[in-house]
Amino acid sequence: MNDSLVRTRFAPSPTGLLHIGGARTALFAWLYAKTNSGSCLLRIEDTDKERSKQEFTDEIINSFNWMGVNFDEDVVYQSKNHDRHLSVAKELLKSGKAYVCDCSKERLDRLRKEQQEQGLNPKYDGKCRDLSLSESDNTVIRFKNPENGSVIFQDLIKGEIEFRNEEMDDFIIVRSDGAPTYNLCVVVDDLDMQISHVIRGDDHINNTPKQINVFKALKVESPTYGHVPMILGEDGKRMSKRHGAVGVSEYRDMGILPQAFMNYLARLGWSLGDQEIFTSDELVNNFSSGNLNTAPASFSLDKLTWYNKEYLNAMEFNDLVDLIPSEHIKNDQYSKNVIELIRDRCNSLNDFSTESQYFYNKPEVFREEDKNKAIKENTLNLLSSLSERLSDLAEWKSDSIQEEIKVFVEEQEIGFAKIGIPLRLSLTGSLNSPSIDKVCELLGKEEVIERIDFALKSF
RNA sequence: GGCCCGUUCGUCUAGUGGUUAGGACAUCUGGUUUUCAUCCAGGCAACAGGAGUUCGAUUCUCCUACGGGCUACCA
Repeated sequence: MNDSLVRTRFAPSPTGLLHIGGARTALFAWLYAKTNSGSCLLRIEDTDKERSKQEFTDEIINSFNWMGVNFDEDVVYQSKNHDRHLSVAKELLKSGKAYVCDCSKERLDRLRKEQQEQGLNPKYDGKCRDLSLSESDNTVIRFKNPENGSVIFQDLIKGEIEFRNEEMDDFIIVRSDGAPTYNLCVVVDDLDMQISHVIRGDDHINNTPKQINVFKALKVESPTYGHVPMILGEDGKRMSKRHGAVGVSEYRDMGILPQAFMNYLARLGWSLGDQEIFTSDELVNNFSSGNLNTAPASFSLDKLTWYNKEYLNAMEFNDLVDLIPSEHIKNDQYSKNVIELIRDRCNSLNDFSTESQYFYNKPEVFREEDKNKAIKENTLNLLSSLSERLSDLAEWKSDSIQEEIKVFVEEQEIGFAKIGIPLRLSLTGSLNSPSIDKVCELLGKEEVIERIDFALKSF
């Protein structure tokens, strides 16, 4: 293979959201290309007209844009190569590497059933292999797979893999309706796109020898293959809807940062010593010197969340402000102060709106259990005295507020918690919040007094 | 059933023919914080099993078990 020109591709079917497993495979294909100064192309395998939808193609492309995986050159639509696929099939037919078969589906089903019952590998028995039938309405074209020997290839990830030709089928390359099939289309497209390295999920391992044989029949060199293990759900089972979000766009919508997402996905199966945090550039620069695991990996939302928090913490304040969805958070100073205050309490972009809501909406109802925790015998009197003290406070700054509360607590000979808890509940409607003095400062004196008054009535 | 791939803490992984088998997430315990979160310190926790090769195997080989994939006129 010409190592100086690395060209990889990712080839999804547009039949659903970009799956997290596919995104990871694509990321590896992309990183492999980039680390070798090569290109990575996107090919949409839309030949299944029934299931393929334009909206899914758009969604896939959007997801990659969001992730920061940028494909080179134009997107290739497999359906547009239909004629080319067919002409290669004819070529194969002409050169005797393929043949016309008129076996009925019924016969094939029966055959398969018998073979399975006998513990054999189900495969076409070659009835029409040497019949030289001519094409008609109900015929298909089958590839004439070699009968002896084996296909041996060096997998980039798994090492040497061998398949005996006798295990392989004379698989169909053109259906009776004239549509070329997957294993032919892939070969033709990879060839035409000059793909040097096919990096794909390891569910394709057993398609590989078939495809290599087609390359051989076409008398061209086959690409190098690398099979990435699949990604499993948290329970170690195959990823599915049951496991929560499987679509990349769902993670975006959850408030995950693309950098965190990419970093997490890369580290899921790939590693470089003990390093956990990698920028996109670091990934590109170090991918080849790292190590790709041969075993499937389980997805962990906990760890993704941890990455997200790391990136959130490291982010420049102004960049962060720009990213926060603006339900009620505006780009004004008050909101900036709010963001600053709640920043380290947030694991995702979306947390900012839930964590900040009491800065924008007065508490209206208090939960019984919270009231039970916060309100003791003398609480109401204490709260109301504190309210008076605060309203007389000259300087409305967190330091002076805290000082005032401390003095108050000492005078009353009570613990801080005795007044701190009900105060927090009054102001935020919750038992948890940032430092109460900081919350007071931000809310403003008038608002604080008002909220305490309201709480006094509701408690 | 057949073929193929895989197996280091709960999870992601590092690692070596001789290591106290390392790190990260999660978890637990302390400290900080009036609360929660953050932060800091510390703890628990793994080489699937069995043979063989070897002075010595987690590391090399084989077998078994378990898990996964594929087995279409889907891609």
